[in-house]
Amino acid sequence: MIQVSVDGASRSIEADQRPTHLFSDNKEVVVCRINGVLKDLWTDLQEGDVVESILINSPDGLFVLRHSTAHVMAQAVQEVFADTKLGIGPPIKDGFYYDFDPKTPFNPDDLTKIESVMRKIVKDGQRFRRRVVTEKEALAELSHEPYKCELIGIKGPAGEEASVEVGGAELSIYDNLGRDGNPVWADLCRGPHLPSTKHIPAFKLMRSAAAYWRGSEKNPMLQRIYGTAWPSQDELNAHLELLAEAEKRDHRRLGTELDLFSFPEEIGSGLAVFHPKGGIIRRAMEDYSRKRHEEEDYEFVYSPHLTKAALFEKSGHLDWYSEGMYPPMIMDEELHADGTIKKPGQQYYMKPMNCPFHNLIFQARQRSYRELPLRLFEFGTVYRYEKSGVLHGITRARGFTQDDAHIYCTKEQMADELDSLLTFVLNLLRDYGLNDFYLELSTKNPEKFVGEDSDWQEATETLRKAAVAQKLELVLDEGGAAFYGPKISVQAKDAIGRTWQMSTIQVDFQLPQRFELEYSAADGSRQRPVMIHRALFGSIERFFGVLTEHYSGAFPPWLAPVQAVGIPVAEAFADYLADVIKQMKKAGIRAELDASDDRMQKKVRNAQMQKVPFMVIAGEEDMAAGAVSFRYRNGEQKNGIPIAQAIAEIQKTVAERTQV
RNA sequence: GCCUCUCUAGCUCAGUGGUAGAGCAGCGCACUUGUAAUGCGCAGGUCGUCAGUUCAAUCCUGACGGGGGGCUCCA
Repeated sequence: MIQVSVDGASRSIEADQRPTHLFSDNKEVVVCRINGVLKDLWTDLQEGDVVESILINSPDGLFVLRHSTAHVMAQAVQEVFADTKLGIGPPIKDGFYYDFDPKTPFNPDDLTKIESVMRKIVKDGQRFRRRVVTEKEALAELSHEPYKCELIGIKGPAGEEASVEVGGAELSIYDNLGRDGNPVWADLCRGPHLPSTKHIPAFKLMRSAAAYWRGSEKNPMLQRIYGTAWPSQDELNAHLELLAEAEKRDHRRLGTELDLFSFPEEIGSGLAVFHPKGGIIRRAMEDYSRKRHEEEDYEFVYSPHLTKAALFEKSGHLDWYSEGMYPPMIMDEELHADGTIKKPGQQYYMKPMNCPFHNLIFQARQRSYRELPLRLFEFGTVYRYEKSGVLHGITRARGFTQDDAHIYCTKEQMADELDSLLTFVLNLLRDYGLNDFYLELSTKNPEKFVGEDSDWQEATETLRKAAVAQKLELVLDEGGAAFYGPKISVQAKDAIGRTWQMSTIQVDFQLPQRFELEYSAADGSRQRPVMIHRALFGSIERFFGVLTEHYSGAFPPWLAPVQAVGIPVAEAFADYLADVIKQMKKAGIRAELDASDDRMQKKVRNAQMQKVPFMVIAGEEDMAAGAVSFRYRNGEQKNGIPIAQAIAEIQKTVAERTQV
């Protein structure tokens, strides 16, 4: 008999009792902590051990569930495709993946096959048995698994991507034991695992894709299969529904359905055109942003989309950003008959950033400290040659417009400026309907930076203070800053909980130097200003896409392309309603009359699918009363509203930017 | 950029080695009095582009282009 502590209670148990016996009455317990370390339920117990049960639906439990499911998948893959080599297979958010090197890449039918073999393995109830091995034994046993052998070679304290395979003090192999107790499959793994495969309640393979071995472009491509695993079928279903919901509100789909924008092939990938309805939304977004920037004392500037190379040589972009730029256009070059250059041409580039132009505006004349902070704002359209594989609708494009501003201020003004800027940013985002934020502070990368340590420290500290003052969660992105200065970014969560990086606020130590920016201080000396880059939407297109998904296309009235659509109950009331719509238009409401031959039910359906916030309906009763009826997008209705009151209600929601 | 899947009418998608179909949208006509699809008819595609294989290609192969999912990167 030995004494152990089980979930806080001291117990004396037989020495051969294991946690799986102690918790046998609760099927939800799938793993445990022994003396604070996550362990299998089959682990031998020692005198004095402190054992805590871990439920399957806890973060640790889910981690183990998903990791074990990844193992089952690997086993199934090797059963179906015997020659497949194993990479790594960690748990991730909502699921897991496993990387394989198969003879031929997987196709969707293969996933179905693999999944059905997995179900068989789960039904089999194979036990996961841990076995500690030496490096030599592991290399011998896994000689046919080159990737695993490589991992054994790099086994270290915290090899991150390899941490579920190796890592920790010892190497271990997990055997899957069949019904007869004999091993049927084995994998190098640190563990821990579920007691047996039958503890996997619900899973599904999602997709196959490629991934570089150990995440580097230089390494070979492996085939990755993603899956998801949950403590119950209901939770799996809920997860699948969430994915379906995300797909329904995908801005690329809604962009077509609501006729907002498109990507004509003739223009090129990543280059969008906005249709009239998308144009209205975009203009409403820009107009409000412009108004708020005016109130915050920004000055509006414009700059061309093209520039000679000299500007980006001066800014340094051609040194460190040329890969992200479209290649130059060469103008006025003259050649000899043999093709050699007689007169070199002038190189012009599309601009990937606006800052150098704003610096030239700053420099256009002598600046005084009295002008600072000087805030130059531009809806600046930039072009970046993004790798084709990263393009994603309007949120990741090759041509886009930043709501870009550069603030030039004194060192002493920096703290106040950053503080008020952050408040401005967050309030503006809230005005657009986003309410759930956290902040990320990216600090110096000690390997790659320009500027003085003391400046970095001061700027980082100032950013941190500004962030803390917002009382939002602050995440540290250690070493994540660009080489020219620290930054804060605002991460916003949308209506279904996804996180988007929105605004960035970045201190720059490099450009003021490269451009030799100066102002005259009160004492007559020349001083270098501090430069702050900031974009609130990031890009208008991206923000447009995020809002589209956030609202699922049902924009609040102030952004909706059509705010009200008039639907007569029958043709006889069309004239009456036409007059009402006319009054609404006169009152500044984007209203239309549906005068088509469709029946009213069909018109309601059309307006519903176009997600129009106000359906203005009129029939006999309304006409007699000089009123209209509203139908809202949620199906609710309000009848007999006097015309003036109806107009006032719409105007109010628009003015207050509320959702209906 | 890399891996993989994919491209048929404006949209969503069937389909076949012998040059094509549906629903919705569009157009026309008729119909239509209370909150998510009235009926009938018409029109619409050199099946992404270019090559190759074949007696014959939308279908098979290749290259290129567009799109999706990932990796890597990022506003």
